[in-house]
Amino acid sequence: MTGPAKKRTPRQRDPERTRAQLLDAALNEFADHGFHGARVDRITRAVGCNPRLLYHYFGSKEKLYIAALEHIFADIRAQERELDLDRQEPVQAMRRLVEFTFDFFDGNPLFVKLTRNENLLEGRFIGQIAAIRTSSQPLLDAIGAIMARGQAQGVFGHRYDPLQIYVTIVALSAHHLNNGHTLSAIFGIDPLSPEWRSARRAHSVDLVMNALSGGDSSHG
Amino acid sequence: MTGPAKKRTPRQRDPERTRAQLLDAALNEFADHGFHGARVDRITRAVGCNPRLLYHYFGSKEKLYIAALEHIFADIRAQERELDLDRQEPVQAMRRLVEFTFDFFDGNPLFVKLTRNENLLEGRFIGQIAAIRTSSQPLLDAIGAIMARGQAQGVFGHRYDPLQIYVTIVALSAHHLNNGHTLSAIFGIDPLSPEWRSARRAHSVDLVMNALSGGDSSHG
DNA sequence: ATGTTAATTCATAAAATACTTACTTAGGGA
DNA sequence: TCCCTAAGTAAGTATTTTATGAATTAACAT
Repeated sequence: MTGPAKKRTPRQRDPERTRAQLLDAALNEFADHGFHGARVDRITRAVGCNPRLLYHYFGSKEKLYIAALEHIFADIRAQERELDLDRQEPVQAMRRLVEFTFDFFDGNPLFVKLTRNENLLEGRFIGQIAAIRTSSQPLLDAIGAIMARGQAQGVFGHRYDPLQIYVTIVALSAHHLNNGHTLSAIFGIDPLSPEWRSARRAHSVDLVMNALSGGDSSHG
Repeated sequence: MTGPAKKRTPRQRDPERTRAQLLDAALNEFADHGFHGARVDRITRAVGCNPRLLYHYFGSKEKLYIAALEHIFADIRAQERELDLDRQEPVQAMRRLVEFTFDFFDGNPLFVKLTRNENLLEGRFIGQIAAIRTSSQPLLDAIGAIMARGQAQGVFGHRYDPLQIYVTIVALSAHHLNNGHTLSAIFGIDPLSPEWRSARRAHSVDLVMNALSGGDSSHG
């Protein structure tokens, strides 16, 4: 009895639910088709509400897109706070950073897809997102501190610019997700399968740890 | 005498040039806006020809997109053949591979952008491209051979799956190009500036070489 | 109850956009 | 020269898609 029959059963009034449903449907629609490929009609049909409601709550397709982007970035920031690197030994902390970052992208396909589309649009809207403005400096400082401690202890022979190494970790974690279909076509593999992702995770950790630990550490 | 000066001068007939111009304009339009964001009208206006000609030469927007994709991938394959790794020493060969790959992405923004869009479309068309089918196995074999030789010579302490290391090199080379605008918004840098690209290049080379050379090579 | 607010529906405007029909004309070969 | 083919033009149309004005009705405080 819950499913909406062909007959127009009046929609139960619940503004918060409706708004949330629209935002959720929009998130998926924009992720799957990009801004230009997304259809407001599909969004409202997915929710099962009248098209007019989308404009009632969000004003326009563009504002809805911005709201979706904002929503997912706020989500991201919340997850980021769970990472605590300062209390651990350098090797352990670095490994945890790579694993955390990898798992983050692996577990947030909507974020990956929306980000990709936003870059396709040349960042038209990302500047307007409030959650973005939160400084990322603490994370970079933490990374720098880990590398410094590691070098002092003699466990890290190489040191890199914190931002570069972080971009590297993100690149290792996200490239196969961002480019799964072209990689698949070119190499005949499936980078989106659980097996490949798992192998990729191990490789990423190994590579970063090896890149840090080598060098003239024996003379430290 | 035939009409007012307003009348446009008829386009000079040159089918090959017209076709090439349309393809070139399409390449840029699809790169800048993606398939859904691209406008056939903008393409024909960029060329300065009648919209009907686009359909005369390519049939549809979709076929034009596929033609553009095919064109750029053929271009890619041609460039790839310039890379010769077999004749060099392992360390030198590996460095050259990283530099070549980095410079390739750095120098082919259209390829980067079209690939990003194709992944957004979940690879709807890439399977139809002939140039893709060319085997990438020789490249992977070459990489495997380099690592084997390097390990035999004692210059490489670590070894990785050839495909994984290649995906890694591509990731290091392309991530900041694919995600320039979001990285810019989050970290307040400009990953697309010449300075940043140059720093990124050095970092990528260092990281890969260090990741390979470390390990139990102490016996020299 | 009752009046107010706003959530929801209905009907449709308005614009954008991919594509077409029908025509004109250049240019090369028979 | 003449005629045929294909390059190019002019002027649409059909459809999709975003968006809106105005009516309707549920929820809620008083």
